Amino acid sequence: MKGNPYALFRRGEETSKLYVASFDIDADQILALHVNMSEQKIRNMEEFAAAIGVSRPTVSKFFNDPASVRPKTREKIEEALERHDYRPNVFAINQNRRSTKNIGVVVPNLADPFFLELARRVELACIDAGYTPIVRSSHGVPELESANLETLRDLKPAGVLLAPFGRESDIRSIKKFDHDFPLVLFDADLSGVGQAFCGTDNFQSINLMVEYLCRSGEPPCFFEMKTPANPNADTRRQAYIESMERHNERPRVHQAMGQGWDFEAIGLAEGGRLLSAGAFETQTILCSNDRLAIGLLAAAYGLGRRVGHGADCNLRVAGHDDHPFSRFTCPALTTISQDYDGIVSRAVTSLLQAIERDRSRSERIDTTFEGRLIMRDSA
Amino acid sequence: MKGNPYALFRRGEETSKLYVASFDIDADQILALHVNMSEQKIRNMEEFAAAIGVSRPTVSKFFNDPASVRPKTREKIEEALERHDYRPNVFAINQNRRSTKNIGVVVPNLADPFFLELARRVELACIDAGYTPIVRSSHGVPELESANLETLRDLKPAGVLLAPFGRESDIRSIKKFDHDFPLVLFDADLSGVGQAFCGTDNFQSINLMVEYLCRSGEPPCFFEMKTPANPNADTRRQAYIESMERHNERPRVHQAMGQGWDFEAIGLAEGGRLLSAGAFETQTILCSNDRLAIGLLAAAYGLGRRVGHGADCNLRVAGHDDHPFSRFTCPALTTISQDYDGIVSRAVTSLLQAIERDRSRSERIDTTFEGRLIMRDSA
DNA sequence: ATTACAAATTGACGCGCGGAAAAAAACAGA
DNA sequence: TCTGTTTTTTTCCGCGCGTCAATTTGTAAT
Repeated sequence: MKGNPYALFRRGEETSKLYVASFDIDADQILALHVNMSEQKIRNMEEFAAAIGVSRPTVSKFFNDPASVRPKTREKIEEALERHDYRPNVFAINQNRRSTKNIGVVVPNLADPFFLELARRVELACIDAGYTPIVRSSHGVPELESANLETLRDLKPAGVLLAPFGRESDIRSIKKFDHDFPLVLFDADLSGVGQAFCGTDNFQSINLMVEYLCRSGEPPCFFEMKTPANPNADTRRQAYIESMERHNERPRVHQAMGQGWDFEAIGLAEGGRLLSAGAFETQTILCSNDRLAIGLLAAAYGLGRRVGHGADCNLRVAGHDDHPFSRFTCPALTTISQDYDGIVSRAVTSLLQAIERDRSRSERIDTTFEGRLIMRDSA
Repeated sequence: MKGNPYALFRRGEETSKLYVASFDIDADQILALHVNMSEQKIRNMEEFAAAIGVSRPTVSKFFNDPASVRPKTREKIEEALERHDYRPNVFAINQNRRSTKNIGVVVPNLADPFFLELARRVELACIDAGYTPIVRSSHGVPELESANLETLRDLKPAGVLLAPFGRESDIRSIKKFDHDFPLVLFDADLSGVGQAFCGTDNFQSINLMVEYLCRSGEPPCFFEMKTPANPNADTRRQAYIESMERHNERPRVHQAMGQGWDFEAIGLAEGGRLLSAGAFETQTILCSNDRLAIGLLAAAYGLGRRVGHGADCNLRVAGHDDHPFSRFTCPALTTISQDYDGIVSRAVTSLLQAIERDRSRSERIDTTFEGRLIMRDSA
């Protein structure tokens, strides 16, 4: 009975514990036998082609573009593909192709849900387009941005989508990269770099919010970081000021000290300080982004301020970005929702165009998308 | 003057706008010239070796292990490395190496900050160990877990770290993968799969929380999902029940309907329903995880319940995991902090061991780490 | 059947590197 | 200076596929 898998099965009947253990092992062994015996494993395209009765170059053509071979042979290959579960070696492919099907995606910080959501959609869009996305986060460290681009070079990407840090980005190294690969920026712009830019029209979105706040109550103060790395923050301040002036209201900007990516913590600490000092001129505060607003809400809660648009409330807070958590703050946060789909799909198609026309550079194209007002309880 | 770069520079002096624009372009051109002229570009290891006066196999040895060549030649190579910025072609390397330096990392959902944090640390630990981490999220879709593993096969990873879905995982395909590659599980366990498991000792952590809640007020009810996918949830319920019995208190478990990964939304909806129905037997609620607690807090806020451990409060809420946002909920959430570093570093070292001893399988090793009580305002 | 054209085959080369074996060179110690 | 040991060099082959030119086969019309 030695070596007989059925014998091994029986051994498990002795004790329940042993049974479970040996059953697991045997399942593996049987699996291995099964794999080895049913069809001899295909090791490369040569063997695969031989197994079907087609030449290797034809199979190669098929994998590059299934429509480029005759329907009948395509059928043959696709059918065999199911039987043999062969897949071409990606390393060998990418070594020889002029251009890979890789698309690099670099974002400043995946720990920020906003970029996470953006990255997730970019990922899907790339896959849909038949490319392989390589997503890299710079973990909030500007130096990592350049480092990420450098290591992406090794993968010989067909193109790269970059959401840059902004002021803290190493423009020089990004430009160098732009010189060597098709590059499209999204979320934040960097003048003169990349073949296209896609982002939100902060002037429209901030104006929309200011308009709403003015119509529904007091005109808002503006709450932001003192030295924001992200260029969108500067644009939003500018947009706030212009919008207020258009409404014949005096703009009032309050800036929080603090550096780094802990926006909530900064909003909590600095917002609390300003609130308890009575620094805000009106009881309506528009925050530069939701994360800052979340911190401010926590501060207001701690100070016993009643936030909301109801009669019993004495403070209104609004944000920007429609952060995933803004639905669950106390109270739920009134904010602006960015057009993720619009930005992402446009960014990806722009990059694909840039890839196709390859070296023949054309005009840089900027596209901005409108934000939507999300009315919740906080303002 | 045609073709003279200095002439091009001068053109910029005409207007400030033109100046900026043309300067940008010229900087690129100069960069290109610079690159092409200073040193002829090194195309492969052959040329690089020739440039130093060393043989290619020696250079190859160097890249595999810098310590394996004589100190003097190592110096020569490293010095030349700075001058020529050559880097070996990763595709060619991985095609020929027996084992790559890739480590696959698969987590169920990066949109969950808990997994995001875990993944980030794993990423860093792998890099520190000299490996290249490839992080993949299954975006909350169990089928994607198997798909992720399958596509990882193409990269011929040296090993894989998997945080499995649990009940919804495709055990069969994971086992098959386990059969072909070194595999280590973390966060959630799957019996009999992988060479090791690292996670939190839920019995210890839940017991710690129950103990604290009992000592500081009423014994807690337990709030969880009805059909949790994650095996940790089952363990935590079990731990809660045992701990309550040990305290001679009657365990009271309340389960929220709802599927998927929108824990906050489920906590908000179902928690609100239970709260307004007065379903909880005591005014202290221990949630299976922070995200559920965050939803419950939002529900309590909406119902005007005063949450906290103060005298003026009528509800206590506690969570588990120390979610990044739990510091900013209203009130700040009392919770259990998992030992990220312990889990991650152990998981990675386990995998590295498994990789080194290669095919010679040894006993599966399970390691659990203790959670820390984080006392904040909610309980 | 003849023609014309598209598609598939054959055979060959190259990509950039890992890796092995044998020979040569460099080194260390006495 | 000689010997014994490392280290390096030389010279191969192989990995799995892309790509190309020349040829053959197949397909659909005239």
